[in-house]
Amino acid sequence: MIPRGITVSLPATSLFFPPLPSTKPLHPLTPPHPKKKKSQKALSLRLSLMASKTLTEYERKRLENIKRNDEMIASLMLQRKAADLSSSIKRLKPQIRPLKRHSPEKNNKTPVVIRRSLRARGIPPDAAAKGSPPPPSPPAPPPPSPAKSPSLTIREASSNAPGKDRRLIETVARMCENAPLSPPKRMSSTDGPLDLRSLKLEPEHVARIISGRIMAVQFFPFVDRRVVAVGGKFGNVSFWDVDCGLDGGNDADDDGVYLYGPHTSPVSGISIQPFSLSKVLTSSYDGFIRLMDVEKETFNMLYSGDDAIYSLSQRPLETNVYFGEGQGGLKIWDERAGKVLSSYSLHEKRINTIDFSSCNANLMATSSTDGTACIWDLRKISKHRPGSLRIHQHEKAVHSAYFSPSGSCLATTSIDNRIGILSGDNFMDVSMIRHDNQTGRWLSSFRAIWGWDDSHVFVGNMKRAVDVISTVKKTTTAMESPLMTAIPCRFAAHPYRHGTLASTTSGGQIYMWTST
DNA sequence: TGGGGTATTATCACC
DNA sequence: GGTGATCCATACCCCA
Repeated sequence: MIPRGITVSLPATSLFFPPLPSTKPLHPLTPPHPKKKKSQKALSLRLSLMASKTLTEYERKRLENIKRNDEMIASLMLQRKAADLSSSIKRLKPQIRPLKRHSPEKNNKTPVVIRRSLRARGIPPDAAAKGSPPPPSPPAPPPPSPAKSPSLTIREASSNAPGKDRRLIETVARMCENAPLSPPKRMSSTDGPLDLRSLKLEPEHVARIISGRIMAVQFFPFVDRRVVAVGGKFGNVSFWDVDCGLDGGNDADDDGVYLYGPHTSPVSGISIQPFSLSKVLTSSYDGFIRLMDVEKETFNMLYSGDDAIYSLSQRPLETNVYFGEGQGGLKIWDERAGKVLSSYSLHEKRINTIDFSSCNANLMATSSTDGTACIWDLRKISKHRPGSLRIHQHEKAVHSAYFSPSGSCLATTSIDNRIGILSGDNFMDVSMIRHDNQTGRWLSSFRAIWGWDDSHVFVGNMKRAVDVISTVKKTTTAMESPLMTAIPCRFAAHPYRHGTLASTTSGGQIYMWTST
């Protein structure tokens, strides 16, 4: 039985090509053209519990972080009191450093339509379920003008009503308290396979939360809450707390959407580490990497360069930042030292994605407009002769290369209308799947992401659907909904809630599919 | 061979 | 429902 609001195209079409013989030697190989708060009581309880067993690296890092956060909060309480005191002074004299606000003209022309739930707007869900698109929300103020100032407070970057930011800050703080001491668990065989037909799109899970094209999307790794972060074309970053209604006491204006403008150019990447939930990293074509620290209430600059940053990632259990800069460059930013640790030229053209294997954090996958997806062993990578472990050649630009949840497979997406599934020893078994990836100029390129196990990848469909490719059955199935009125381009899978999938469009919408 | 020009594509605001 | 504007991607063609 197919749930309401979803149409599944059956029978599925087998579109797999036979595995291709690899034409590239395994190793060593050089790329084609290398130039390229918690109370003290609770904390001590947690520590004593942890002392009773051997700590894993992950747990150790989490405890360190909690400890650091507590110290920080203690100091912040003092700072807050000082700030309260000085605020009365600020009202009497002008700001010493006024925030530069120079929003692009087009931003004023295209005001963001802040999401209002159907319930809040007094519209019965049935109306939307019948296929009629949600009525346009009243125009909201234009997105915040991004500032080039290295130091920026959350309030300065915010375009939310005064006081609204506090809700997001409090939510994140609460989630940090309940953060698990284990990393996201991938689906085990005992969980059983996810029934894709159980995925459905409800009217309250459709929202337009940003103006313009969504370039990047990421879930906060919260166990009990669905909060998604998106980065937009105008340098804006928006958060959607889908479960904000669970808190109770919220007024009708609390739509769970929080909008900020930390960048001046498109946001290319978002990274949130599970052991450091209050820190959100964003990268942009403006050459900046910003760190949104929810506890410090800042949006400070971490790194700035002359070249555009096209991709951003972090290794599991590590605070260093890996980012793709300029034409094929990869840099590693040492967060503790506050400087660039290493710089490599890995590709001929821009690096579109960087990803790390969950089973071996030394394995890094990159995808590039130069037509290749490469797997690198970070232990063997050198500045002068960066040699990749594996090169997967496409005919045209490659827009993503992501490791599967187990780390044993890699999915690549290229505008040559193929999706590659690499598996087996040294990723030498290759299946090429035909898929229309011609998004053109006005849409973000498609990037196939893995679901919650190694059996499915999700990718956009030019007919306003989500294509689900089974790597086992070698079939492609389209998930459709009348609520989906635009083409989904970029996706994120909730790390803890299996079956919760965020799909985003070039019109600023999010469609959040959920499993019942 | 490299740089410049152009075609392609979807979405949204406005009429 | 039609139309114009968008313009931060890419491939391809042509010409110097």
